Amino acid sequence: MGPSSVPSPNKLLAALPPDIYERLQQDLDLVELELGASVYEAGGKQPFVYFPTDSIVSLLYVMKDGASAEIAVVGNEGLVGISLFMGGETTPSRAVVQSAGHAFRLSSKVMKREFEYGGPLLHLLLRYTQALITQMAQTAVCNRHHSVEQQLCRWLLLSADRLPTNELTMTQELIANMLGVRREGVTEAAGKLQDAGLIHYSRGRIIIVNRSKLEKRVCECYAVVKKEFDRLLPNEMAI
Amino acid sequence: MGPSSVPSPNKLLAALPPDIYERLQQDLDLVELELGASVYEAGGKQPFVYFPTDSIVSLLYVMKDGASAEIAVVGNEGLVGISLFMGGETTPSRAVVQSAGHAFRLSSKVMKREFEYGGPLLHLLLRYTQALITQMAQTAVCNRHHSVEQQLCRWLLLSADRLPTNELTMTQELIANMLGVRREGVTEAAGKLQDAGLIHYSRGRIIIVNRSKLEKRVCECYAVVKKEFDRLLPNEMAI
DNA sequence: AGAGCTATGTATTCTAGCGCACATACACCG
DNA sequence: CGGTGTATGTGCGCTAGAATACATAGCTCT
Repeated sequence: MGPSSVPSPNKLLAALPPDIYERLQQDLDLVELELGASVYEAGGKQPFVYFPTDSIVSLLYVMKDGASAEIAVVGNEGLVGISLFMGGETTPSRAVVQSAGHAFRLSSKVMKREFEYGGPLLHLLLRYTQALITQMAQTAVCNRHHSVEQQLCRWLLLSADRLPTNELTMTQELIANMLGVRREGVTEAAGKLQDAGLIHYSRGRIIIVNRSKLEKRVCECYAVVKKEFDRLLPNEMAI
Repeated sequence: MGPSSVPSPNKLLAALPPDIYERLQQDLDLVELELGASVYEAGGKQPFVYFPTDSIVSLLYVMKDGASAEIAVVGNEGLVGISLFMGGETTPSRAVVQSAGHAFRLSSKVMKREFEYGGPLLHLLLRYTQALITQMAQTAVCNRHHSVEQQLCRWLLLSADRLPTNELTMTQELIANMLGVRREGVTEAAGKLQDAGLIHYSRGRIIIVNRSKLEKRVCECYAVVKKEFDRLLPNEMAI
């Protein structure tokens, strides 16, 4: 567990041993991430990595024709910029702020230095990366086999898990972009979910009214990802 | 480059510094991988990791209803069992032999020991893992946006890249399973490709006749993955 | 209150791919 | 040489989702 004197709402940071966290702290800057902002571009060098606190960042690939598809989401359970310590420095995907908020920013130089020390930080980041890999794999499966409605449920739950509230600020248009489907498809699916009393929404504001019913309607992909994150990154982590 | 005295057709092994390779060599066993064999099961502990030489292993997720989807393929450019050093020990996906052949098998214990030494081996494996991540991400994109024919092209090229020949031993039924589509869909797409003179096939034997034409017909996903593997794991690697 | 923008609702047509059913055809084996 | 099994070919109806077009309905700003 991280130090209680300076509580960090980012779970990865919070899971670091106190001595490491304290060493890092002087290099961590709390920055604001605005909705739609690009945290990094496909193929671009990344001067920083980001540990979201109350924001959500979406990793997505944008095709040449402009169509897009979400690869994974990152919230306060993780960090944006794994390619830095994985050794590639860049990736072919973009990172876009899906839900405005804040993140702790750390210079790539410090991140690499700390990673190279090995030990708890390295192992924690690699376990997180494996969880992220599972999320990507399951996204591939979900894209192949499940309906827009099921995918919307998965997306809502994954997003809600990464926010302190059960309210998302997100238009159907943006959700459609993330999922790589038409806006009308999201409208239709969202309408059904609202009619069934699972969610309530209006003009870019989605409230999850009945979470357990939502969990019943979602495809198995959500549970697979959730379970893997819980397994690899338990809340009370003993490193 | 690996030692030339004992040439290893697995590129990862070949890219290791000679001293590390020699230390590993006594623990490496060349084993046969039969078509359809399960290298590891979803959620199961893995006593070994595998470095394919002339075989291809497919990572796939099997849903509760039996439907499946391929997440990524591993050939002589990589290894099967990244979750071992990533720290999770297991993953929710299966690994199935897609093309019979051989692989060097290494005990998980030795693998972990070597990884914990850090240095070149760790960095090499992490770079490979990042390339694999790109493949997974692009699979998700491809599943979302591209036609069965395009996906078949991608699959053929990715497989051919991992084999010494331009001939694949693979029924349309199995390909359909990998791609998570109907067998008839593969038949139709393969028929078109054959009519166009790109491939030739008969009863579980596919020959790539005109590779460059195939590359013109494939979606951008193939190039993204290929480029990323080349970037992260150049053939003449200087570690 | 009204204008205007943006978000959401809805209808219509079109197509890829699914599910199912069955026809062919090659390969091997007795 | 014919039989049997597996691999491939094909047709048909059906549905989800795409593309397009346009209708409504909340906010916000004056």
